[in-house]
Amino acid sequence: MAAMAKALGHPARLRILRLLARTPGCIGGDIVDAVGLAQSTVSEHLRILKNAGVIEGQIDPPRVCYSLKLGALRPLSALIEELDVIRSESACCVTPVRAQG
Amino acid sequence: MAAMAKALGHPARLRILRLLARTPGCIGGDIVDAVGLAQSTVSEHLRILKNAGVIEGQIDPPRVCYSLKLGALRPLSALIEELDVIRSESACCVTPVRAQG
DNA sequence: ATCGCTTATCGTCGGTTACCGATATGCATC
DNA sequence: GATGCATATCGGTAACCGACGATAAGCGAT
Repeated sequence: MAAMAKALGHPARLRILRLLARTPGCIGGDIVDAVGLAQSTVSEHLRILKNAGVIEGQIDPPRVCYSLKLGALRPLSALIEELDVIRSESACCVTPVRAQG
Repeated sequence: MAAMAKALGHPARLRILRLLARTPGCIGGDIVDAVGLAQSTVSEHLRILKNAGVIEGQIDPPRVCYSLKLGALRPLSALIEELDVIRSESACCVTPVRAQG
């Protein structure tokens, strides 16, 4: 889970994801041009995203077609919502449940 | 934005956030016991989370009361949804919009 | 003013990450 | 089987991150 969040924790990878989301079809090596990094670096980022299960690559020789994995980020979204939906009634520092030595 | 995602990209920090979400009141140094790391390390994680704007600390001498910042993760949630809501109709590799030399 | 409690900061060390150029791989074509 | 294209992998370097112990800082109580 943390790995998935970590995958999003880099500007270049976010750019790649946004690019994949905005592109109707799918793009091959244009990602390299888009992010402005070396081909090997982009390939590494793609590998990280793929390992995190966020994207998937479909081979279409000689290129590889990358696309977002639908619903892959759902768990992360659920976690965020779980964190966000706190009862605001729970005021701060009312009854600190400290371990009472 | 990437910084916020990066803040979530560590098991210890996720544990802290979950802990803050589950705790009705707020806790002080119990976080240290909960995550099982050194006090300095936890303090560092708290600083990162605070810098990312995910949590906030309210001073209640001699301790500090940490709590989640309501709605702070909303932008990240929006981003994820933006990525998740892709038209699944957009098939892969139908018309790769490559730059045609 | 001193002590005790809690948190923040500092210095350091080891592991990981990001980046690059160069090179290897895989496949279709000729 | 050699060539060309797109991607993956390798080797190396610089920067960052995470962890720790030690130490400083802030404040209430004595």
